[in-house]
Amino acid sequence: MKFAKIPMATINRLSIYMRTLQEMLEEDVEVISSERLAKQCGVNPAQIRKDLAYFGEFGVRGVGYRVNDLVVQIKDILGLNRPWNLAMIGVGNLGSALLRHGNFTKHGYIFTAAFDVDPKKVGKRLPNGITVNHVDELEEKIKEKEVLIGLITTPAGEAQGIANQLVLAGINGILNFAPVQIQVPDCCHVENVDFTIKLDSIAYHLSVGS
Amino acid sequence: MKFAKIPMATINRLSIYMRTLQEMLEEDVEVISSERLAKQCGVNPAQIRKDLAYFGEFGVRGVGYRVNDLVVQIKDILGLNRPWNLAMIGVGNLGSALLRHGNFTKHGYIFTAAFDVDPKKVGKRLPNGITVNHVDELEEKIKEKEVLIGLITTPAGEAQGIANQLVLAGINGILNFAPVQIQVPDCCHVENVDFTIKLDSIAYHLSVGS
DNA sequence: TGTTTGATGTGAATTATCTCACATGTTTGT
DNA sequence: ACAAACATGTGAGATAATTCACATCAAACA
Repeated sequence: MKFAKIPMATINRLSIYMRTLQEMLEEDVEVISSERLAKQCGVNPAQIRKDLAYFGEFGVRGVGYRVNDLVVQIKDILGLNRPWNLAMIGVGNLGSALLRHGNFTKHGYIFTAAFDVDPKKVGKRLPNGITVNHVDELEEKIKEKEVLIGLITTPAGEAQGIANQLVLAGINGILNFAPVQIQVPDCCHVENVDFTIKLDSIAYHLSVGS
Repeated sequence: MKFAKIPMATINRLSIYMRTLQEMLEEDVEVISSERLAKQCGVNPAQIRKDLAYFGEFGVRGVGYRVNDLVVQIKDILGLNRPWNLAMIGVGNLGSALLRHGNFTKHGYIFTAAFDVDPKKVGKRLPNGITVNHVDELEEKIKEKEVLIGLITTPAGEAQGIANQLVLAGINGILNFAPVQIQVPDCCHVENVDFTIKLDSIAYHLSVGS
């Protein structure tokens, strides 16, 4: 292990390794080689070893990696050894589907607040027990509920304004589902999810025929 | 322009450029420089010019790019100058939210089929006019409705099986929302959407404090 | 205890991607 | 018609990421 700048791609792959390893745990696999994990994840074995080498030595030479240990180590690396409170801003089709989506909870992400501007939605109690607040209460509730990451599922036009409010409320992680590029100060980390961009990529590949 | 292998990253950026340009069109911007577009998209100006240079010369020196023309050109490059029929497999929370999500239609992607195994859902008519079919009819309906890309929103356990069926039905583009790595032959192009991986990335950045 | 087998960890080579810097071509203004 | 201003297109250089190849260590077994 050495001290170096970690490639962004490495971080994303660590998540993928972790998920694959967790599946394997459920199938009672105790030890795994980089070769087998690589095949499962669709990457090069050396890639996995390099990725892990940024953070330490987690394997046993001649043997492989203990699956359970490696999951714990990766969680440590990513900061997932504790819960992360989320807020959903925008309780429309997508927002409410995500609020009900079990996959977040499974990985330690907990919705503790939800916001909308629609009077018909404000005050409604959601299946997970939280109540929809008006966006006017954003800052107050975000601090009260100790939210650390905001998910934006508003229409495109509202997204930037919401992002500004989130930053003012002290949030510095945003997952943006709105189809616009939002601008934030450096202290805030934004990740975008745009399904149609992925579709464009598929369309391209089908068009050029590879 | 020269003949070269196109970086995957370039293709993804082209989508982003296109969306930004489309926004600008709505604000009646007619001509734009790589510098301004770059700032809006959060990339380097030279990057944009290089990306476009893979495919031709679309700008006017000393002037910039005609917004409308460039949108058309990028659509041509990506193969978006025609509609793409989609099928949704899995009409749960996420699936039905996406089926109602206007953003697909806006970019020329049209759902022409939807599938589920739940008898309560099969036969139901969706807001966009299509009827939910049973997964048993997958191959037949996919051919009938001329579907080219499949979206998987089933539970993780079912995803691989569905992917296999899609490939058998002649599909070679899949957008996978299930949180598993699915394996397909080379003829098929898979893109994965996993929100929790993006969250992991945010969590990492907040943890290490950058 | 020595040897063989197996899989990690990592420096070096390779490949891919991004950025710079400037020549090139357009337009505007005098 | 000429010069100044401007922004593209691109070769060359810099940077980053991936893969190779092998030294290194652990376990199994004779």
